[in-house]
Amino acid sequence: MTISTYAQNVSHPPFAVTVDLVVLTIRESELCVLLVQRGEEPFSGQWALPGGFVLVDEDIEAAAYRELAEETGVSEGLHLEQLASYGAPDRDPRMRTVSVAWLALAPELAEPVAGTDAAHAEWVPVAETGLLTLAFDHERILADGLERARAKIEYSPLAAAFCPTEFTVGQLRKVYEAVWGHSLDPRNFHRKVTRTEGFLSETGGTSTIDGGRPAKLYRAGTRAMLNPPIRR
Amino acid sequence: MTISTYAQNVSHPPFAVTVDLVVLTIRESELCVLLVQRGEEPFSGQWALPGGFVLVDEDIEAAAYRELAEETGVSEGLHLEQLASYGAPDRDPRMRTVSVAWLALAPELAEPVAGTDAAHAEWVPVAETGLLTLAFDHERILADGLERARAKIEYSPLAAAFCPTEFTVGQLRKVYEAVWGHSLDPRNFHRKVTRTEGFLSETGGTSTIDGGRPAKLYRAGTRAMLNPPIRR
DNA sequence: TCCATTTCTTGTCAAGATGACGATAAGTAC
DNA sequence: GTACTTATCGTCATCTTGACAAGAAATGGA
Repeated sequence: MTISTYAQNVSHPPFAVTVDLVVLTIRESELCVLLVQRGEEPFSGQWALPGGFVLVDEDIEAAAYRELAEETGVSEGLHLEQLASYGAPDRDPRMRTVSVAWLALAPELAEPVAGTDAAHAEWVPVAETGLLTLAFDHERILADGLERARAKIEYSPLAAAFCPTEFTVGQLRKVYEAVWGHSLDPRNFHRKVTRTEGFLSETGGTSTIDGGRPAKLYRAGTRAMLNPPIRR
Repeated sequence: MTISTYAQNVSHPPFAVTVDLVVLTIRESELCVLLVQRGEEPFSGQWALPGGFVLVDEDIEAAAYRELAEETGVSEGLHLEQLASYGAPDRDPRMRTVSVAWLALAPELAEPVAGTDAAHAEWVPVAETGLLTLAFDHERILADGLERARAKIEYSPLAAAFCPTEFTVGQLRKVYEAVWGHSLDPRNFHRKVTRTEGFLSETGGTSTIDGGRPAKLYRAGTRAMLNPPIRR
């Protein structure tokens, strides 16, 4: 019995459910997304978002975490949130599929991308993805993920998810600049993030990693929402 | 072949996919949600969000629109956006199900709720839903829908979706007050919405429906985002 | 008719936030 | 030491907000 004939006979036709990941990081001040090169049909050889089937009895969020760990080699500390679901009837030529897409943000550390799958995985600068044709409806998913990230760092402390545990105001500013694609005034940015109660918490240490005067180190604060937001 | 035995034999186990709707409206200055009383097991007799199975070859968004039209009797003009998906393995005791939840906003007109399903549908004030136990994981879905609505009217023109085509500033303010659950200064609110370029467009007409001095009528403007937002 | 009441609309003013940018601090490289 | 870098603080005009006064324009009742 194939899936399609099976589907005719029940009130709740069977779907395959997958998770797809938009994993973003910042490398050399550039916003990058994790892409894999597909090794099999359909779309063999094309770039795609990492992802896979949800297992029987596996929570969809657990599936997203599992794929994330498999693809990045990092199993915790990454921010992961649900993005949206995509379920056009023809989005996968093989079968009726609904994909639950997730947005993950990783600090730069996440260098070693050891694909458990044979597939070749790579960090691709977002600016260059416009030239690529992604498999399935992954171009839309990526666009939605980028828009979510751009919107969310405005009014949440999420940008810190791109940074190591301790970071300087300058590093945080470079995150905003990479995600938004334009520069910000260092002095006004500094005033905004340091004067917003609960946004950052000082660690006491300093860093000279970027040269110049030593910068104070901060950790992400406890505040969940920024009001008023950081303006693009 | 049952679903569960079928699932053992393929790399992509079959799921049932449903859509569930959080349909909000405002009645007598109160935020209300559309709930149906379940007529069958599981959770027979309990309140639930309206929804149903996605059909074979039906787009998930089309399924949401179909259910929305079936439950409200209104087939267009309503705002509908995807909320999130819920896929815990045990969320439906009958089978493995993933539900794609949608948020819909309706103007008050939508009185006649003629359930095509035998199920009894009713507008329930959101303030009273805390006393109810909803079926499945619908309490969480409702909570997520409310949070989305509360957050989104802040920086988008979405509140107008609760109003008829033409409305007064006072009516719009009552929407914000109902959704946020507290009152706003009429004068500052008036200044904010009328001085924000592109948010409202004057129709030329006036209305005395709420008593007092006649109020100018407006239509929703063309602007998609508010920056700075309307503050809660 | 006059008046109280209602809601709408404009305006004022102090406090807070933003954007542009000057100036100083405190490191590193030579 | 000098040049260069980045960090941090400060100034100031402009914009936005929150609190609230006051007038405009309808309704209903004495």
